[in-house]
Amino acid sequence: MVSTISAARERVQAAAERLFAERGYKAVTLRDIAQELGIRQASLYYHFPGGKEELYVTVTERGLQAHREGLEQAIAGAGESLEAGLRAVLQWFASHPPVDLARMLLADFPAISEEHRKRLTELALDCLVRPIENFLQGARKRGEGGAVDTRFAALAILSAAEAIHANARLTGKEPSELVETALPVLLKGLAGS
Amino acid sequence: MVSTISAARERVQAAAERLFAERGYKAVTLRDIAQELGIRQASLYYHFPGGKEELYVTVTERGLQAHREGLEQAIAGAGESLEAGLRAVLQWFASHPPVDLARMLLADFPAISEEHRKRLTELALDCLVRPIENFLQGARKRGEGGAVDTRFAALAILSAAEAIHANARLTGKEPSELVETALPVLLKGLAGS
DNA sequence: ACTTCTACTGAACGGCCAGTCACACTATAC
DNA sequence: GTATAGTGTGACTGGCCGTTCAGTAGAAGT
Repeated sequence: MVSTISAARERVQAAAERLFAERGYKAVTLRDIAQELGIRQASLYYHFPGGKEELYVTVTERGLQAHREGLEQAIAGAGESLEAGLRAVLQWFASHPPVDLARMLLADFPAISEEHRKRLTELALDCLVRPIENFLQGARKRGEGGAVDTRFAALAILSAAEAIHANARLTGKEPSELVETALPVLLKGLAGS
Repeated sequence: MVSTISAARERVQAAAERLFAERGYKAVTLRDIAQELGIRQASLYYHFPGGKEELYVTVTERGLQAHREGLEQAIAGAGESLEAGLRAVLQWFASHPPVDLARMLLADFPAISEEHRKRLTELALDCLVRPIENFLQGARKRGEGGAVDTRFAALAILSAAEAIHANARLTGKEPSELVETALPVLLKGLAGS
């Protein structure tokens, strides 16, 4: 089976994706997911015979790949400048639920089987870090951006995206507003221009 | 009782602090903590009659306050410049286990009682964000630093510290080395000088 | 000598969890 | 009208969880 396009299965995935992203693997029970959908927990096994882990792996994979595609399109559609690309990346993350990469790597992935863990770990780097790193390297080739470590810079941008969400929760502002607050800090640094 | 200075209790706290910080509240069981100490799980209730939650709240509180003191001393001992203070802050975080603030706020705290949750939430901001914010405001008054939003900048620095740990895990380098990689990015931004 | 305190144990409790399975209810297809 | 496939249910199991509690062994106090 390549991919069943059942509407019911799709609904299960959507609910699971939201809950897992919010609370993490261990803190979400199958009963939580079922309740959200108005069905019994046993029914989830019809759509995902592999149980909780299969469900988690499926939606996490899908979510990560959606981030890769979204990031690549956002960057591609943003024009040439470092600032425009960076704004597009931050706007992408600001308009989606926060991705807690540290929690994934430290808490969620260790709770699943090793083969799944390894695949998801690689995928996470591939989908979240690499698109940003590629963008930064491209910008440097075009003469923009200093001689910073692009790997660290990519992780810093990811972290800044999480800082935007944290700040939004603390202040009640919209994440997308805060992108314009974050941009000058990332571009020109704390020392200002 | 103000504070029992039992060595055994201290050992329990140390083990619990390490495990909770690594994996989060839900993912750590009392049996994990007891095993680490070579004792039975029931024995933990001798030192912490309040059970898992009391243990978690106690060590989290202690850990947060240690961060506040460490940060304030690091900043105070670093000299006047923005760069020196920032280096001290990053070095402090680099030489301690990573603090996953997002996981705390989103996954750990919602699992404990509301009164504890509220107190720990305030404490987390007070111990992690505020010292950095105060430092940035002081630097600005002395004429250093641009007109950036200090609340966001403080969260960005915290996030950068987590990015340092993430990078260390990915590359195998020591976190304290990576501080010098992170500093120019934070000070001068991605655009370079 | 006895009591008291500290540190810990073993066994059990109820509760929630993931997972299993036989069964029921639709619809549409033949 | 009957077969068939998609979707969901109720009742259950075994296991791990946090928690409780009576009990113990040794050290310290009196």
